[in-house]
Amino acid sequence: MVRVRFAPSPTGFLHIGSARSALFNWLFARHENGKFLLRIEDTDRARSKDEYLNEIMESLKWLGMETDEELVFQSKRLDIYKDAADRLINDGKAYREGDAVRIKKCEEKIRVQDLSRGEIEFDPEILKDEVLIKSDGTPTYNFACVIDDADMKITHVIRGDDHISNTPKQIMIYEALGLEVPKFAHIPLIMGPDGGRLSKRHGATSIMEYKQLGYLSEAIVNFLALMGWAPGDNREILSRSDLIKEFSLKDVNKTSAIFNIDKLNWLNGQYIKEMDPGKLATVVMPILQEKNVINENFDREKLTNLVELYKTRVRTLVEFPTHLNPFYTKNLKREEEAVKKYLENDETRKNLVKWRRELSSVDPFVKDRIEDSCRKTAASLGIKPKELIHPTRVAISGTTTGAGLFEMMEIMGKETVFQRIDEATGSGAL
RNA sequence: GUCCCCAUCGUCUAGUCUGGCCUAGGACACGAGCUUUUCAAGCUUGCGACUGGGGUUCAAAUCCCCAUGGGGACGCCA
Repeated sequence: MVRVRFAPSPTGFLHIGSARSALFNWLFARHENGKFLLRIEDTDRARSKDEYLNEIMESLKWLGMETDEELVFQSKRLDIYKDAADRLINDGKAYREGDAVRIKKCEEKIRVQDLSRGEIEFDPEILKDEVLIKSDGTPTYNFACVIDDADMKITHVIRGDDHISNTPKQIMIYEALGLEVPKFAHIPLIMGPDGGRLSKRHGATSIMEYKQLGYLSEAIVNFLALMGWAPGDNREILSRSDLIKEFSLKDVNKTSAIFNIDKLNWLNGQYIKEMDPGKLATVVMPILQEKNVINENFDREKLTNLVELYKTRVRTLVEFPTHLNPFYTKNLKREEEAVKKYLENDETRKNLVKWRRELSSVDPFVKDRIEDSCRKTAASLGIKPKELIHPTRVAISGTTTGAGLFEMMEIMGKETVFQRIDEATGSGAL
């Protein structure tokens, strides 16, 4: 039975890089029908905070990586580490140095069979008598890590390749303790656009920030999986279940990947476009409420129609409020440039007034009927339909870009459309 | 400095293990076009890479060595 773990320390938010490590562990566990466990490495009491722990848990939940067993907290296991250290001292494999405990280094060459990289060899000279227990009684990272992985019966340690050099130290501890050494797989780190370690100066780094910025968790998961791994058949869009089905540690790249926000944006747009409109409306709703575009009383059907209309035009959820605002506001603001370009010509305004008059007999006020009316009116005026379409779009939405005019008019409704055409042409009702 | 890892388009990658099917495939981004009611989306298309040098071989992106470049680790942090 495969058992893997993700072991964050609650000294910061869950960032992109750690999330990717967690994801690879989770994918491997699910692919192998194994268990995915979580261990909180909170031995650094000063830097560990509940706030961070909560955020990490929330992030993992949002990403859909559910854990299979109870959380393990290192801070609750301090006695266990001390006992293990005492055992080593009794066996003559470790010694005290003041209040601290050090292991006696091993003399043989250490070989690691890395599941993604093959054999890695370490010269024993790099080893020294590593500290196991610090003077304050808490264990060092490498010691606690080994004890816990053994207790949790972890079969595969999948972690960032910045841990490669910890591996020989940990193997030395496993062997001193007479414990079975798990399999290791080191995965490359994610870099910033400048090739250096991904950090805040490259933009958002925490998972929750991405949620805040309007990304879908499916898109983030898909994107993260594609950083350092590929299914091998040119597919780019893979659901969680596709990923679980195809994931394999030996296909994980050895090279570090540079975080490419353009591709994330594209992927997110793809997911938004393919999402069920009802579901999309549900996730967009709170964002609209937050921006005061809608309040508690809103027409669910209208919202669903609107997200459907704009879903190919956005790459992140937070772009919806700007697009949808004209359909809800009582007080439409029109872009100066747009007005200047399409609504300042007297002839145009007269034509709009005429069309508006024709429109009053259009019933039901639906896109096909509106279009029909538009084309007929344009023909009778001897102008092209677009000479009515563009000015009207500005009149009702305030901008030159956006969805198809007739769909917009249908959703907006006759009353609002008329009111805005009147506003824009300076003519009162009739 | 020492040790470890890595090296295909600007970026993410397929191909490398098991040399020939690779005049190196796909995706993002960018350019052009189609469509057209603007903007998107979609479709077609263009641009664009095997780090360098030595081997091995009939044949190398693929195997070996060296160089160079990038990354990581060298804590009583995790």
